[in-house]
Amino acid sequence: MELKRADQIAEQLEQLVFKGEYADGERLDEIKLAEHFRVSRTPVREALQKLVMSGMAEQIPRRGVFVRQPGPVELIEMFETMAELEAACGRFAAVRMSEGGLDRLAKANDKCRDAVERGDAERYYVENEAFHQEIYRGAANSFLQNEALRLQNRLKPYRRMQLRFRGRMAQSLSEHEAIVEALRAGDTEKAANILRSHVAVQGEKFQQLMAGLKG
Amino acid sequence: MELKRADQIAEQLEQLVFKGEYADGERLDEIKLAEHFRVSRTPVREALQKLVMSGMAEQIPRRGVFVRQPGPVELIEMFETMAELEAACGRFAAVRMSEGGLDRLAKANDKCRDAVERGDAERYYVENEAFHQEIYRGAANSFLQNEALRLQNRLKPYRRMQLRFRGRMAQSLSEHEAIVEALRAGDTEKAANILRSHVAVQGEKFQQLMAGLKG
DNA sequence: AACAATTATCTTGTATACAAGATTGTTGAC
DNA sequence: GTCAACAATCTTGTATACAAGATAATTGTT
Repeated sequence: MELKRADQIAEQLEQLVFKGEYADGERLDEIKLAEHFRVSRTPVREALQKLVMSGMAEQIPRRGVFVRQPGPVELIEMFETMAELEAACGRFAAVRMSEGGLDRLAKANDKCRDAVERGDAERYYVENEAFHQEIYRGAANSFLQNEALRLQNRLKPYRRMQLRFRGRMAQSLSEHEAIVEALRAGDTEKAANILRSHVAVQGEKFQQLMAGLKG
Repeated sequence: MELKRADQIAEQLEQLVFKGEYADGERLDEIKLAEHFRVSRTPVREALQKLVMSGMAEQIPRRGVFVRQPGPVELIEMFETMAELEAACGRFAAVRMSEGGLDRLAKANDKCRDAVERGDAERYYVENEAFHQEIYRGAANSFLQNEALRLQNRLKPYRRMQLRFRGRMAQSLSEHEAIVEALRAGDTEKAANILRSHVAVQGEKFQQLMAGLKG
């Protein structure tokens, strides 16, 4: 099943906004975008609506749509929410995860460890994502899983930044170990708590996130 | 600032889907809807996209959009997720809620009690919603607040049903009292736990929800 | 009569044309 | 020179026209 042009444009625009190609408050000109993508305004408008719906842009009627890069406050809020979603996933996963799921999780964590040992931050970034997605899956709640995936996707660019900092990868990995253990033990509260603080932005991580915003 | 026609249509369509006017899997015909609303296909298409984004309909490329009424499984999943979101709000609210916020919460609960005493289920439904929204607000996290509001809105029709059952209103109210108390005391864990089980669908409530689905 | 293939029709997706509100620039009055 | 009102232009929102894929129907063959 082929994607329609509007969806392709939406994805590309999403990437552009993620990359910081557009400054906060910048207007997304339908006509310019239409020319750029060599299409009419119609698919561009559909794509813009998608961006608006996903919160990456704001629409002011009869004025246009403007990109909405999250500021420090909103970023913290999103990470806070992500932490709670992950805690919720962990809570369920501790009770519901199958033996196979636990195996997949362990395997995913092995790949994370591998990346750390090689000092490959880029690879850790990818494998870490997969690790967390196994937990979402383990919650055995498709709706919650989708919500978690949605927010994970939006926070993607900022997670990436944090890994650049010295010692972060190793610490993250050691937290993973504790998470796997708690899930294997079926300890709901422990799993939820570790995951919450694993994802939450506190102390050191706060400075790192803020530092990343300027670069 | 005036709404555009497409948004009005989106809202009306949303209401129609909520009311169960459309069966699950039914196709939303662009042309028929355009005729019905006395408008061209363009605003209808925009409205349909909104429905798809909010999860109330599914789009199959080159086939059309079809309404997606949640089945029992998805409903349970949504309630589970809602419970976790509310627990998260409670967790934050216990620490962050201002004196003014606590007052508003108490006032909202007074109105709930009033509705119970009058046996006015419809009014309780409204005031209960406001009560919970005060908690979302009290979490002092706009992003989380919006997520909670979004899901609360989607679950609206099903919450309404549950209140029809004998004793449910009184029990709900007594749980409210405990919630207010925990928040006032700043007891994060207690607030989170009570809210979770207050919202979650377990035991009796499960049967009630299922019963409501058939009517 | 049943099945396959081709054609007709219908529906979505995209392009273009038009309408209406918003912004900006100019002109005129004080 | 400044402010206000009007006009010109630009941009969004809606309507219509066209293109392409999907479904249904009809016809031909076995």
